[in-house]
Amino acid sequence: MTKNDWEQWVQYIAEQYDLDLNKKQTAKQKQILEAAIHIFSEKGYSGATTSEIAKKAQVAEATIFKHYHSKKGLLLRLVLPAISKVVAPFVLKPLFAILEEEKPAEKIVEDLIKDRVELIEKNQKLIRVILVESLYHPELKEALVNHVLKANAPEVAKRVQRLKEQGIIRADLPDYVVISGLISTVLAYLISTNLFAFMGTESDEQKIKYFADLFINGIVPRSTDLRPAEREERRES
Amino acid sequence: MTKNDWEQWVQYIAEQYDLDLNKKQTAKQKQILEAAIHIFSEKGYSGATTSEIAKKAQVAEATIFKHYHSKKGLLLRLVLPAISKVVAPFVLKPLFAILEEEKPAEKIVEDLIKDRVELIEKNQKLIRVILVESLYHPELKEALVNHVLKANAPEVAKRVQRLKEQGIIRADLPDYVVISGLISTVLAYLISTNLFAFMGTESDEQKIKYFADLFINGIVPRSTDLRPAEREERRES
Amino acid sequence: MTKNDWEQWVQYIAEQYDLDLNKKQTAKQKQILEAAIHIFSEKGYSGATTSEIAKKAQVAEATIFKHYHSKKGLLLRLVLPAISKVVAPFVLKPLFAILEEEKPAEKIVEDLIKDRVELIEKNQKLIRVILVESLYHPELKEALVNHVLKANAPEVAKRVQRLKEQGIIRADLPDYVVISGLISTVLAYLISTNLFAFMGTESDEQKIKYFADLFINGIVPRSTDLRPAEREERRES
Amino acid sequence: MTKNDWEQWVQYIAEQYDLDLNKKQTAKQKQILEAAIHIFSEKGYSGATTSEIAKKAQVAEATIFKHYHSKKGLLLRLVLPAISKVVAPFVLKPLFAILEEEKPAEKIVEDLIKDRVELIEKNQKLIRVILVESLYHPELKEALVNHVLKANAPEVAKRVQRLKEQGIIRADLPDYVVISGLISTVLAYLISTNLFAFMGTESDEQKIKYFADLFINGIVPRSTDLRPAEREERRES
DNA sequence: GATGAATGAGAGTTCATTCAT
DNA sequence: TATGAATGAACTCTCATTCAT
Repeated sequence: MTKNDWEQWVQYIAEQYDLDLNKKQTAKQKQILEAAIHIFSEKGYSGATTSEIAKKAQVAEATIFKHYHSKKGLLLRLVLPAISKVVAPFVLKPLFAILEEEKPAEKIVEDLIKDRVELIEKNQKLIRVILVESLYHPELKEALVNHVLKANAPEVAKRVQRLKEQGIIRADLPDYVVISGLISTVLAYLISTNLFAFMGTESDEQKIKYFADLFINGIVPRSTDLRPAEREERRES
Repeated sequence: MTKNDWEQWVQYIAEQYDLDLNKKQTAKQKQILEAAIHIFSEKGYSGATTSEIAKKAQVAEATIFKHYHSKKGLLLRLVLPAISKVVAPFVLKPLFAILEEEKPAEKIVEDLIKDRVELIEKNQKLIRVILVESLYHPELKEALVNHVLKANAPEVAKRVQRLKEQGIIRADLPDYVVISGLISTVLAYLISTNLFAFMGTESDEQKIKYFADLFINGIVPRSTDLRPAEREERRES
Repeated sequence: MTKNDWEQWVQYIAEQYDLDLNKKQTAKQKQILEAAIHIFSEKGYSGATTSEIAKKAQVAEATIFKHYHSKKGLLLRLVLPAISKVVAPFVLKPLFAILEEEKPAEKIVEDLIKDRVELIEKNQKLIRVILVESLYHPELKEALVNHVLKANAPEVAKRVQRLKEQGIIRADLPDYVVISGLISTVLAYLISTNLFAFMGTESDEQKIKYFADLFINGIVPRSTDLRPAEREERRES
Repeated sequence: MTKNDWEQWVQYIAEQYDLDLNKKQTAKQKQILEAAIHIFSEKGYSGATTSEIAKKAQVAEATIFKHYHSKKGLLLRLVLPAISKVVAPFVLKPLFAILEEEKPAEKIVEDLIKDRVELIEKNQKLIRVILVESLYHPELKEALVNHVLKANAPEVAKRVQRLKEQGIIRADLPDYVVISGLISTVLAYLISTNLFAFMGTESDEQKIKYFADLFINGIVPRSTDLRPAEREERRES
């Protein structure tokens, strides 16, 4: 089973770094982890120093090493559970839930974007660390690609299939195009709020609606007789 | 003027790091720059060491410092001209050219994606370095946001306006949504080829067509009486 | 008196390290001492770590410090009683006993070697620790030279005198030559079994006889009329 | 061939520690090596610190690591050439030379002891380091036992054979007993001068004579008609 | 009596940088 | 111009030791 695969793999990596991912974290350890997220996301793993993390966490440097054995151990102790707990179940379950619901395409996509954006914004620092560091640490890249993406893609593809069959989305695009398109729509929103903040002044709510609309209806004008409401009717008939 | 703004700013930064961005690079210097791109992109700026770069470039470590004065100087000597020369003219000019041409939306978007993808693939390492390091070096982030994006956005927006007026693209979406959407369509393609490589087996050419199609027409089914060909007619009328 | 000297000195050192050398050792403490002997002998005092000793002894690191107060305290708690109990009485008494007995030189020397070799082999690790660490810890060196050697030398010298007077050993060699020669004969045996193991295949018993013979009769051939048996007669006449 | 064996082995170890044993040492490097010998012999390898060595050598700590890469590299850079150059040729050649000469046993043994003692005293610190550290570093132990002892033992044994055939030494003792005995005679001298210094007041010259005499003639009295001079005659007849 | 958690001090090692040649 | 040698500062990590429980 997929889940066991992932768990075994995490276990294996954790053992290599002598980490116990299940052990309850004491108050001080939580301070360390928080400080580490903060500083890793600000300076990158290599740019961060354990002494800085220790200072921010208000513990002695040695305490970090007592608990996590090495700087890399600390990184993994941050990132692996985040991938496990955040990316895997917490991430995918709501996604599936949303895809399951019976509602118009617009609403589905809007909900998806909103949901993902919230998730990203709540875990911004961690996600930045995971994405950037997976460029430099092959184990992390493997974790993401093989154990998260590959493992969950079939399940997602299944939902996409259903939507296609229901006529909610186009059947002539391959699954991966749909999925990549959805992901990139989330990215589009993030790009617009981060890089083009100087251009748009609408509420975030409204922005999300725009990007959902773009993803749903495309960039070219539609004939007026096919506004969303009508499609809705069509689908139901 | 925009361009002068940028150039002055680059000049200012270059001076701070005692760099002459115009001086012709000798063979050895080119070896150093190439080695640096390679290693910076593989390990990140902080994770790279000058000694490793020197070894790869087959020069003495001191040689690097003779030419670029500091590690950061080396980074900037790589990154600033890249932004100047690659991002600014080479990047934007073909983009403008494509947007200028009189051809159907599909073709325009396809050409845009193809053009950008080529650009990205040819300069992969450099782009990775620029993007990642701009997270950690405020000057770089400023360079990108203020001096590249902000400076060029109006020009791009102007073309978008024209396309809207011509009825080629929808007029009801704000410019920044269109632009972000376009960028993210390029990203969608890159995501699909890099992360979901295991799913799609089509040719790259075909993949690009799919993403262009998605961007153009959206994810929901269109009524059959509005297939691209027809829209084409409509627009012409 | 000699013995008191030594005891006072040990007492003084023990106090400095806050050790009670007489207190009965609990099971855990014995585990610690055994683990310490093992690891000190394998890695040397400086190379050993308290955490390693604790792990091998299956106690918490803090427990070691509860009992012995410091790493050096642990070393001394091992080494001082060993010198006291092993080196001093247990070592010298049988030696004196052997020297006291009325038997031919061969037998005396053989018995001496056998006795010492057994002692060394049984206490190998401890002896290694004592010898090596006395190179680096002046108190230990002092203990050995002043309180063991100097203190017991006169007594040994007295026995040597007697043997000389009895004509059992040559009278023309100074006492210290005889004593050093005897010690080095034991060493010769140890060297041969440890370093030249690949050369000799005889039984240990036989090897000891050879070294005793060498020590007794020397390396050059004796005239046949003076084989051991005859000397025996001579001496008795 | 023996010699190549050793050289290959040294080469292999040196490579593992990234050492170039042939490179000429600069003045600073010689200072470092000398300081290292001194401090390693005083405190043992583990007890010595690189910072202390650097201070004594009057160089920056980093300089040590530039040249020897690690503390262990420094140890090996000291010890391997010492074994190669000192132990192997310089040690064995004079030994062979002495064994080759045509002179009475007494003179041979005296010369051997004198020669070895000089060698040991001149290289005291280095020898102490080699012997003690070979207890803790398996590579060093292997170097000594397999590559020095085993490799040279046959050659030494050959000379011993010759001496036996010439009637200079007893034929009834195995070679390894003779060799171990000879080594331990040197040790006997060293023990007497180091540990029993308080007993003997003779000149070193005289002490050596005593130990040579003990080794040659043994500890029991000889019949007067077999004093050395006579044996000499005997042998010649 | 025993221990888990914590730590100050310092160890070995790396790194960007300088300088004489 | 190019470099080998050298280094101060900082970094990761270890160690003996303490203390609250």
